[in-house]
Amino acid sequence: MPETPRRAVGISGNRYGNRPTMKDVAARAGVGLKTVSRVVNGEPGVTPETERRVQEAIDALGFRRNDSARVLRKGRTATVGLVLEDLADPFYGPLSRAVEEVARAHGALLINGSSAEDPDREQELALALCARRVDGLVVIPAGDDHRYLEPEIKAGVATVFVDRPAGRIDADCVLSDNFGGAREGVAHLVAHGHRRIGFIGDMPRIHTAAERLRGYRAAMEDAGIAVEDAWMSLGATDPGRVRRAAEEMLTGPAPVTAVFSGNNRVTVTVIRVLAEQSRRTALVAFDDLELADLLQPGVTVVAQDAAAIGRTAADRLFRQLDGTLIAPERIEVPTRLVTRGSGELPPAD
Amino acid sequence: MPETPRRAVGISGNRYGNRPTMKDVAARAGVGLKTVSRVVNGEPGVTPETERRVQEAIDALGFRRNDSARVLRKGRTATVGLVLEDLADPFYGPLSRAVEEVARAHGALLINGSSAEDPDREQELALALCARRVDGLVVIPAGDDHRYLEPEIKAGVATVFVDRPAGRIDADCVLSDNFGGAREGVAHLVAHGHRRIGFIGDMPRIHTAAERLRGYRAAMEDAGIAVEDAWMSLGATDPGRVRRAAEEMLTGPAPVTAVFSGNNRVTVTVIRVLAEQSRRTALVAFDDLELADLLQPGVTVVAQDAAAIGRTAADRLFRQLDGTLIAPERIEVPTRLVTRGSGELPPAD
DNA sequence: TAGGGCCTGGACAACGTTGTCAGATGCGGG
DNA sequence: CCCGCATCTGACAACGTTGTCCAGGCCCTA
Repeated sequence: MPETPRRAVGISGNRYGNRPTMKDVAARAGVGLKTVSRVVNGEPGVTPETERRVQEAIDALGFRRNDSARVLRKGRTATVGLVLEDLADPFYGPLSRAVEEVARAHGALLINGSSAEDPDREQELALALCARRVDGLVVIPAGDDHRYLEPEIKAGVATVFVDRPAGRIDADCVLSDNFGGAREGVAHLVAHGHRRIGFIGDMPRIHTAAERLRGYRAAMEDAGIAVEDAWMSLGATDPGRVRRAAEEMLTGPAPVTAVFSGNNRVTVTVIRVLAEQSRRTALVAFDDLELADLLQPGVTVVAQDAAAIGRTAADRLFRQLDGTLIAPERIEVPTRLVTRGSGELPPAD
Repeated sequence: MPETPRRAVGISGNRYGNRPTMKDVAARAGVGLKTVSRVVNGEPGVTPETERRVQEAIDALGFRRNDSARVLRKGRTATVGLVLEDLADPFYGPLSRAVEEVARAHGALLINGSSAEDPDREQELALALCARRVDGLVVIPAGDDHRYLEPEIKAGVATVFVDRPAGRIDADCVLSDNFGGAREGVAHLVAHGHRRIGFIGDMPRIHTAAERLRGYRAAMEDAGIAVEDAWMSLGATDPGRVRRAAEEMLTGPAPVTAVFSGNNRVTVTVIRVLAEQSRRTALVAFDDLELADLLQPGVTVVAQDAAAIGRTAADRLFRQLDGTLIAPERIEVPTRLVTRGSGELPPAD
């Protein structure tokens, strides 16, 4: 028997491309609407015989429950939103995947959105997600004012900020120990005899960049080294800018003998520049990179565990939804110094 | 005036944490429901004075439209789904981001889901997305039978398969030229004097792995080389398996003098193994890697453009939704051989 | 001043589902 | 033989929005 083409003559008016609804299933099975609902949701109170009839109708019609309607009725979407900077950045892939896994364990799906480091876009995205009534929101802030989320949080949207703290509101945060990590990394260079150490980082308005710079300054101060302005360069992470910054530091009468790179985007360019130099310059980088151990020399890094951060954040999100969590907290995830060679080079002069 | 706490005594019954609805806004502004709807959607036919009153009420109550209800009414969710293998894989991050950008240009959001290369999970995910009535679906297949999507496609869900073709249904596909790319890569090794060339790839049931193997065989045949079984190893991409495979090929009386790596996960392990060997073995790898140019020697790769693939797929998706597209097509995106040194090493014996 | 057209605003139904509640059915015991 | 109870089933309202349609008021013209 050829399947009946439901895509009728053009009348119908049923959107969703003429999809069958529970009503259609009910009619076909000769039962009430609610009975279909019960079967679909595996609720008790349906005779096997009835269930069989309903199931048959479902299969015959190719029915699939419309979760939009369900959501409207139930009030929970089983969806969480993740606003990050750029999914193409290798730091965020694993983070997103970790959030997804936790969500999956709670039966929820994940909507990803990239803010491209633009505060307006972050807000637009976060609010669009709220309009869809996501149950929770994980935000990697681009902006520094998140009061726009206050009504949403009050209305019950679980919210966790990651990688950078929330601005001007009190909320859960999961952060790396940026300050401590950078300090440790720079101290490592100092311990190997360096005094003129450069710092190349992201834009200073970004919290992580500022914290890592602070860590750099602290380590230098610990060592009793007066930092010169020419040793520090903060700005966009595009290769051109980073390249110029690195080249400037490496030339002149008193070039730096070591560089601390504040971010994985910066690192890849710095490595390229250093590879071109005749003099060997030491390097410690914030964030691990794939293959970093295979370069000559291996790149010493301050590693963050993106997956652990994502997992922690998502856990907290769902605990907020459970009601297990009361007060917002700031959680710091430790970093780990991984020595591979580039950080152990002695000063070249 | 302190804002009225709508989180009332526990009665109310309003889910969504007591959110105000258009009805509340209408009551407060002293207008009809539809007028609020008009204001919210920027529809014409509202006097500036009325609009002001409504806007005031919206702000005062912190109203935000419930898109779940909107979706139910309108039949379009402005959401697309992307089922991929693993967002943590550096190949998929850029791909996902590209899909997201195109979706964003069409006012849509993106739900990502990882199948972890498990066909059942792929199906579960894809169908869950359909239940949410995504407008379209981009699928990177894990399984090889996609008939389960037939009713959905018939019901109007735009669908594009990426990276691997759809199984047993006729649908749009966007693929890399896996066969041609691998053939070119292996031919490159042959051209540099190699005859005993190994192939290490992903599980053979995966289309890309099979195609790349086919490309390998073709190139070998072109060169009149009889391939020995010991030169080929297909299987999981976990480091242990790959390491054993590589080490086997590289030992014995007639070890391979060059390796073709069929996938980026495989490549990182192969590079590690080769780096440990005393003998220099040539390498060409399918898929580019960050920093591949900085290794010693630089890794010669057959590069795929993940972003272009994602963009192409998403474009087609929205053209399906426009109705611009009629017949399913299979689009092949060319690969590009990038020579960096590892592929140009001569045979070591 | 009456009539007609235009503009604004609002009542109402509908989208597809689930929760509530009451009705129907069957069975066993008094 | 009838009643009561347990089990199964279905009618109906509600979720929050948007599309349809009509009412009323205004202005302009004859």
